[in-house]
Amino acid sequence: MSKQTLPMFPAGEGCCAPMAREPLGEDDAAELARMFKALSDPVRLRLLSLIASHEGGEACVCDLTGPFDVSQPTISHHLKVLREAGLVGSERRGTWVYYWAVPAALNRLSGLLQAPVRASVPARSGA
Amino acid sequence: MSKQTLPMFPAGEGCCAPMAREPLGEDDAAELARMFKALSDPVRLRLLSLIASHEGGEACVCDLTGPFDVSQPTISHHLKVLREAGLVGSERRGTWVYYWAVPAALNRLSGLLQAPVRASVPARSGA
DNA sequence: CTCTTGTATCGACACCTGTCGATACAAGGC
DNA sequence: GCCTTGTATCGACAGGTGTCGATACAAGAG
Repeated sequence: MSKQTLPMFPAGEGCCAPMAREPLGEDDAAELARMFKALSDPVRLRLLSLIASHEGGEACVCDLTGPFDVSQPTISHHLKVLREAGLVGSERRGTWVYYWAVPAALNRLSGLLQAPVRASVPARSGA
Repeated sequence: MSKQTLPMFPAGEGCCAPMAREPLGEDDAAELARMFKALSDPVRLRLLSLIASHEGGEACVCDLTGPFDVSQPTISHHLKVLREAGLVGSERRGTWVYYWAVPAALNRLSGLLQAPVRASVPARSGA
């Protein structure tokens, strides 16, 4: 049962073993790559940070189109990509649609990237 | 390039504020997106985990071509992408070229993705 | 109902990416 | 010197991605 069973985790505690501990399997790598791909665009990264840092933890699309130079359909497209990657959730409430970040997904990626302390390999840093 | 002054950080402590704390600036988003893009491919993700989890913290390219179904030039290409993103370093030692993960880069991304504990937003209803 | 505003989808385009085989370069053994 | 092995680069190709304008859908106001 190495799959995650908890819906949410305390911040700072990843759900999964850091990738530095053991090599990723093909399936895990494929799924994680899809999530990272959603983060691989500057607009999406800013959208996600805008949503996650918005008061109340969620933001209306109307709050998200202003800060960018791209068109409204493009914003909508990027939000869809983030949603399909499982990084944000969304819900229509009356006229507006609200988006929020999914902490479990972010913490999963965060935990995966945590590098271990390697006291035994000091000189390798940098170039 | 080097906005950060510290070359390395203790594992588990990101160098930057989580993106959920404040919106990313355009420049930061562009740089981070480049790093995430390097992680957005299953082969590269497995390569990185293979390198990071390898004994001694580094791996020869000869250790990396075996586990994959893709050709040697493709592996070389992916390693170059990881290196140009600052996620791994490399060095030729004699006949072989060795790669290692860059902990500072991984921890930077890890810290960025840490979701805060939002006790005030438990389910989608209250808000 | 019609009109207006907020959001999503569609179709098209230029550009980027992952992959390969062929080939070049690097280093050591002979 | 030449040959072998390890790694990188090149050139080309199919497929994917970000962007737009046009348009469709959703919901409230009048």
